[in-house]
Amino acid sequence: MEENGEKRSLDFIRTIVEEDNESGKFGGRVATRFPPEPNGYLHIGHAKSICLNFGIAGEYGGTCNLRYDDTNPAKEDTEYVEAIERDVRWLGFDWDGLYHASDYFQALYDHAVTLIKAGKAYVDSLSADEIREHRGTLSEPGKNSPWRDRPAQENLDLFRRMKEGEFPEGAHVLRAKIDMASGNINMRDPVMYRIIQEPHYRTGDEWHIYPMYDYAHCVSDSIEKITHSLCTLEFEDHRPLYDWFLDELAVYHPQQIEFSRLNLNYAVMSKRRLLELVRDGYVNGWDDPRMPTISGLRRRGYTPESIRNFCTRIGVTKQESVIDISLLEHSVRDDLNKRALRVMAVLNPLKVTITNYPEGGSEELDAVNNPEDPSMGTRKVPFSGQLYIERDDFMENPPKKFFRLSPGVEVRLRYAYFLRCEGVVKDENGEITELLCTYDPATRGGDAPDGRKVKATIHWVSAPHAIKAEVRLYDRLFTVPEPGADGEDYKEHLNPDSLTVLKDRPVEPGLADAEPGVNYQFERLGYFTPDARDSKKGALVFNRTVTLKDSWAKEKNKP
RNA sequence: UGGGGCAUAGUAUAACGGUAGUACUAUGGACUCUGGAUCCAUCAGUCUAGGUUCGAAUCCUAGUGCCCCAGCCA
Repeated sequence: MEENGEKRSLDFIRTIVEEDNESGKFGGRVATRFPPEPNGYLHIGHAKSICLNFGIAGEYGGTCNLRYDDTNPAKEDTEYVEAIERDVRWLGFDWDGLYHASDYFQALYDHAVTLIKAGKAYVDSLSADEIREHRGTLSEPGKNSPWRDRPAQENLDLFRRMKEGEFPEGAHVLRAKIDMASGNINMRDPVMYRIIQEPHYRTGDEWHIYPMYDYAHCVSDSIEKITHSLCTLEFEDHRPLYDWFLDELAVYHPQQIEFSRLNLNYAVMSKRRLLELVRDGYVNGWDDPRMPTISGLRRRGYTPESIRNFCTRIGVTKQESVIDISLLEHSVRDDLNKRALRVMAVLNPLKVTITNYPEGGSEELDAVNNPEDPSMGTRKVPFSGQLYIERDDFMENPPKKFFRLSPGVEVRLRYAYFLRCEGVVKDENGEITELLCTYDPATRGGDAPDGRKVKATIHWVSAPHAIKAEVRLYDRLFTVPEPGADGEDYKEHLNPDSLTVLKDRPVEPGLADAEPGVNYQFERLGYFTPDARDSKKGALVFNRTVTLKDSWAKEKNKP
């Protein structure tokens, strides 16, 4: 485990892979797969699995297949298939083989026949309720089905007729004959096939029986010559069954390894809940920017790199854990800081009139596109005597540590001039409607020739030049770290303020051509990106990806 | 009370019998034409009790706590 004299720290799965490569267990071969069921959109938890499976394949010169676990026609749909492929690609991965469990329906059927002939599987004609009753409980053994010793010929005949569609759903199932007294409930004669009279999105009405996960998955892995079959912890109990099928069939045998799934606080991650949020309109679709789905994060402005980096940071173990959402946010900020174009926009505008600026005059000033990356160049930003600044950047009676604009105080307008507030205009309610200020022409570009300093730099947009945009601010979808944790309905914890829509906000005119897929930093505010669905030329819509860290906000909230 | 698994700062994650380290968070400071970024510092941890050993997060024993499993879902 030493490379270039430096110790590498491998996660437990990579450690196993390296050991297997050394011992020659799989002939030095590494083959993984990412096996989603096309019954929903991929989320950040899937990203962990994707990064793990594709990552390991890449690191060890192996292969990684994308395989749909499409064994339940009642739940699956091509819409999901397309979304899954788009999301995996967008994350930056490409699969070696693209397969479906449904590609293997015939092979699976043939293998089932083999097990029946060997007396290792039988057709059970008990009802679902009766099977449950016979299964026993966690602490009591189950009872054998009266059909358990049906002759092989009869099993074969029944199984064939199940396939042909002769029976209604629930009439029969095919079960593995293992051990009804096993402490592991998965081994109490698990169902291998059930009758489903519904067309499959790929195989149509060719089949009337469909294999269960436990049977289909291990055989699919075997067919694809997977070496390391990585899955989440809840399948640990299923491993003996995974092994049993492959051993009984005497076929190629991958190794199943389980790791803990990703949990994020202030979010829900189960497909059931995500589907419910979408279906019942709590959010606007699977790609709503508040959703922890890959498509939602993409629309929100997250980059593939930031998600991959996040997945690296969280690691891979068998410990149940809840990752702090702030780590995800840190990952985007870290990435966007390096790549986002800096621009100026004002979300909560306050009008400023510069009383000593030439009437009706304007000029263009140079602004840096990204101080972290000089190669991104500079741009011209129009300036005039009529500006918008952020309302939060002015206080008439500032507290001690407030460094921004206030009466008599001088601040710098970013890339422009020093500005001093000389007067405050209010309406009949006492609300501030406008600031009357003066500027120092000698400070053009932002530096004073006499060397005097200001405590703050604020952003601005020239009012006559500004274009207007809609800005959508997102906050966490839930108000508590673990929604629904105390047995309450997680929907009780939905954050009513998770979306704030701001209309007609002034932004600098250079943004007129902003296209989705480009990340901007609105200086001093946060990272924003045009909404891929709703933003149009002339009707811009920006999504806030994440705020900038704001130490004044903290200071402000101190008691 | 059947079976399977997991316990290291607030949250994650390293250390594989030899100085408990890293990241995020929080706090304080330096710097700054973003109160951003960057840099520095601080707070803070081996589930418990025994044992083995010169030495234990690591090995042994006994406890404790938490998670998963009784779909014809995956």
